[in-house]
Amino acid sequence: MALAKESSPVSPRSGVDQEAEYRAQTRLWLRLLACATLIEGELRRRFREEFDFTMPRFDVLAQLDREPSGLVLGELPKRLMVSAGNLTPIVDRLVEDGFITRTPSNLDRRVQIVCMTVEGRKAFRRMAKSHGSWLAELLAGFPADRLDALTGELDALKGAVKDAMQKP
Amino acid sequence: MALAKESSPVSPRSGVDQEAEYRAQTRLWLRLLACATLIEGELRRRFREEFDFTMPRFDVLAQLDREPSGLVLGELPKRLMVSAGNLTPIVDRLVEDGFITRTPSNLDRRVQIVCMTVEGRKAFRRMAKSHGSWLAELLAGFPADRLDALTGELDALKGAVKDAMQKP
DNA sequence: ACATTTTATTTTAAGTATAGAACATATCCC
DNA sequence: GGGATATGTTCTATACTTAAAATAAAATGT
Repeated sequence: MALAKESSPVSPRSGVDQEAEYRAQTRLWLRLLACATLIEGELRRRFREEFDFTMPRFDVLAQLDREPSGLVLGELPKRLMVSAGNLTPIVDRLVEDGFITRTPSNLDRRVQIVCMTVEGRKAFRRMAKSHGSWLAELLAGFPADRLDALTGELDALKGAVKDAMQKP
Repeated sequence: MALAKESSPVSPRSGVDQEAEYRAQTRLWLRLLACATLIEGELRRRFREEFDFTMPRFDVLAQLDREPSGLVLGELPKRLMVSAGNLTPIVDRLVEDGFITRTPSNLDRRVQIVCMTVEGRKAFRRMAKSHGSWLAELLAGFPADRLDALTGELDALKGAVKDAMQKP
């Protein structure tokens, strides 16, 4: 029988392979995090410099841009994967700046409906265009014919992680 | 000549292909960000619940664990890709809690040297073990024989982005 | 030697993040 | 109807993040 660093009654893998898999998983996670941090930091910096705008605020506008009739406020935390309390000051500021409106629903006075204004939509389009070209600039060095394959692998990864999180 | 939404005197690609590449790049970025956010959020939640500890603090300990003789404070921001000012309160708290020490250098009184304590090292090992198993749990559903290939692609991506950021 | 510049670190201001408590309003069940 | 419960939103406390200004010490140039 092969050497095993740890007894592993459940898994059929040997301890050595298990350790190797651990390392491969850690490497993957560190690379993933490094890529995301690198790109996100650069995009944030440019948003700030060019438009004096932040990414969370842009993300809110991006969601509302797809919903001409507005969105129930409670829908935003779900779509953006952030906590609800977090959105209050962000929405506050977007209203203050005139990019969106927030009106209570007549049917359920707990509910708020947020909707982009004309100026908000105009500002969003301008920023979205820049966002796209910045991304293209940053990813230009990566072969175009491997983009979809990588996206597919990340999709598989995302699915696997979601499953793992939902099960227990 | 094919229909082109925008004139593109530099690129040999047609407007249509260019648009398709834009979309593929955006898809990739959104997937990458979703994966990183998903995993990071779960790891952070567990750190908090199990150890009442945060990831930035863990990251600092992880760097110091590799340096038995300590590290110049200024080296941390570079390795962790965060701003220097950000680290001051984090290091403060780690010192307060007895996980690390911070001592001014005798040769250059501007320089601070940070070093993990025995208790800090012990706490780090315990947390690192959990961190590894959490990651293994989250990534268990992703085929082990595709880990390295995905890591390699992300390496290529990271290199491409770094090049794009350094050039201009 | 002394003024200038560079380097290391901390402080400050604004914004973002979470968790959890608090509040208001609806809905359910009797 | 009226009390228990559920839901949508905001508030509070704590922590992290960046950029930019402030501080302090060292290195450099004349």
